[in-house]
Amino acid sequence: MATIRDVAKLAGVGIGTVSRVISGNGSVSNKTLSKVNDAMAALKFIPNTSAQSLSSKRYNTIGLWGTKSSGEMSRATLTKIERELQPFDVSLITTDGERNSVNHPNASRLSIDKLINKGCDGLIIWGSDMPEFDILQLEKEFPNIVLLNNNVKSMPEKSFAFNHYEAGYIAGQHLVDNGHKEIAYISGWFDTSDANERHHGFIDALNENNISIHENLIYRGDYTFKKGFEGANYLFNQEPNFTALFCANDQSAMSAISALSSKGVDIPNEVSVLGYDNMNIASYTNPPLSTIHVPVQKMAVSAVRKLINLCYGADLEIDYSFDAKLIERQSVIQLN
Amino acid sequence: MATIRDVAKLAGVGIGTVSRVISGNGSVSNKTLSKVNDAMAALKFIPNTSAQSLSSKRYNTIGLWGTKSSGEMSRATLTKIERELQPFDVSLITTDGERNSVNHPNASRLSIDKLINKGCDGLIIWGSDMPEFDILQLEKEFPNIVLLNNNVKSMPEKSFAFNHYEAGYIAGQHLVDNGHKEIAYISGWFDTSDANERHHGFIDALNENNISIHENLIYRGDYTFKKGFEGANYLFNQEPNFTALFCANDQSAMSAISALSSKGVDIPNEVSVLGYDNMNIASYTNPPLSTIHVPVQKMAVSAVRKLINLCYGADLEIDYSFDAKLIERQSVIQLN
DNA sequence: GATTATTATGGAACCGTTTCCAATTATATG
DNA sequence: CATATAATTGGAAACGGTTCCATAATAATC
Repeated sequence: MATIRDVAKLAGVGIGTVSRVISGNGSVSNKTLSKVNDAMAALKFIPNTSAQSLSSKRYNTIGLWGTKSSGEMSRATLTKIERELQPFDVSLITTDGERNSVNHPNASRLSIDKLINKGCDGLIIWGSDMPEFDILQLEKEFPNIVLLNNNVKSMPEKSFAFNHYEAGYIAGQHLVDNGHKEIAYISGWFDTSDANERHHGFIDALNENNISIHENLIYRGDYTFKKGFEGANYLFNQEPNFTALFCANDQSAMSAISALSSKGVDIPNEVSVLGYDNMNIASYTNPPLSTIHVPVQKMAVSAVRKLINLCYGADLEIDYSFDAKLIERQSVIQLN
Repeated sequence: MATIRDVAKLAGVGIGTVSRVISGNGSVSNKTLSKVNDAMAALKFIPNTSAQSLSSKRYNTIGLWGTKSSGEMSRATLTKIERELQPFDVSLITTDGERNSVNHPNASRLSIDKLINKGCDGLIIWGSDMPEFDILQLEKEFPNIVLLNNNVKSMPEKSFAFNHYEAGYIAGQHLVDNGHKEIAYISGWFDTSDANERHHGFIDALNENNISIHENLIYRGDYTFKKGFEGANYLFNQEPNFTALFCANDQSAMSAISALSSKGVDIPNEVSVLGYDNMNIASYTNPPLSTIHVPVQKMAVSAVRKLINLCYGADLEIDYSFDAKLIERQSVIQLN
């Protein structure tokens, strides 16, 4: 591989000049410019990234930190992020982060430091698995961070979060509005703040309408097709006279519909089903799934843009409002 | 951030010694070892990756090259790959590669060179978008490559591919075996070799059983839920008396089932549906989807392992046989 | 205890860029 | 035309590691 010195020699200029041509800042006369460009082309010169990073401290890379328990970021969202990064020629490194634990009270910070040292100009912290205290500390030492799906009050500029409480509430209210009183519920894990917010919003909406949900009509799922399927079967055996089912995400809603349908339950006429997320799949279940739209991609895009602004001094426009929206399709009906 | 010289000074040793401690090769006495370790801990020293790469020419990174038209690699597969890499402490960079075109006859090679120069020890070339000639050339200059979902005869050790012809054939044969004669088909794009192989295998199986498929019973889809849905509606309007439907992937099969079901078609009693891929979702459609299992993840894992062997002199075991397998669930029935 | 083989150690040189400063050349001004 | 100003240019030094070689310390051998 040709180096900058080879280019300089061939073009008959100094290495500084070549460097100026590469980076485009610093002035270079037209004559020189074309000499250098020719030489670069002739030698198929491509600058060595490690050397560039080492000397400039700019890595053209940003890191995505998240743990398994924040759930996997979908491929589509990931692609959106990469696409946002592409024009700036920066790439993305993803990691399986670690959560703090009794044995490793510093695990998350350590895995972040590792990521930073791998060479990141900035970091997207995905989910709420890092304690707020640690985030604050991190931000002091390494300000180029952005929080996705997490909200730290003292960092409003860097927080990109969705009001899951409100969304859960809307979900509950929607079922109530349609006259449902016997309501079943397939939850997700409860170890993230979104899950808890969504849960409380949903429950509060019911309670405020004087509806309580029986213990045995709650099934603790994990967002997978599998648990949605099993959950629906469990609920069906438990208490087959609920008229509505809320699922913590669309995947489990889809498989719950399949499970119930195959038991002969008519969806939505016997049981209404409400999902959460509004993924692609939701339009193509049978019947099409009513659900709560969560603008994950919009949030992700805003978060990256903010990060680009922070890291590279750009001035991209950023959106901070992400509202819960009910998408009515055909899986929820008005009870007569 | 502390450097190796800071550590050396604090520990009262030379920089070479610190380097030896970091890398673990070269001999260091126990006394010195612990002095250095203490110093590293005290300074929270983490070696700078760019500097390491620059001087050692080892990047601890591998690249994944693929184009949009190879289709997106699923998040699950990506995660599998990352997990395989993790024990070796190497990370993954993904890119949107470019295909050659008339205007840019060298586009793919250029985007690969860019990736290499970004700092990759090896490359996974995903799909069959790079002309064989270019691959051969590349392999000569940069031997640490592995082909996923592509088969170059002269590189059997580095090719990890699936026999889509055979799989398509099995699909066709299965429908025929079950007595179906009027068969509809929602294809994918035809711009990749897998798609073509699958197509021909499927068609050949029918032809060899003296069944031909009407032009208007073929719908050209694109593997999305959307096209599966639209395709099923189209076919239904076209010629509503087919008894079986083959879909080029499970997603379109799922939405095709929904489309037909919502028109009152009884699946599988009136129309059998056969998918392709055996994704998670296939177990949770209603009825559960019969499909062809494609061991993408197994292939991906083998490919990375081979690459690790190539790049880092490891000796991981590698699998080269990936067989098509019919998964019979409940969406295909025997015609009376 | 002298000699030899082995293990440890320090540090200069190098990897391929960027950055900065001093020096040179071109342009503008009066 | 002399002078002030601005635009170019070359190259040393620095970035933070690894590697290699010469040297020192230790262990093994006779």
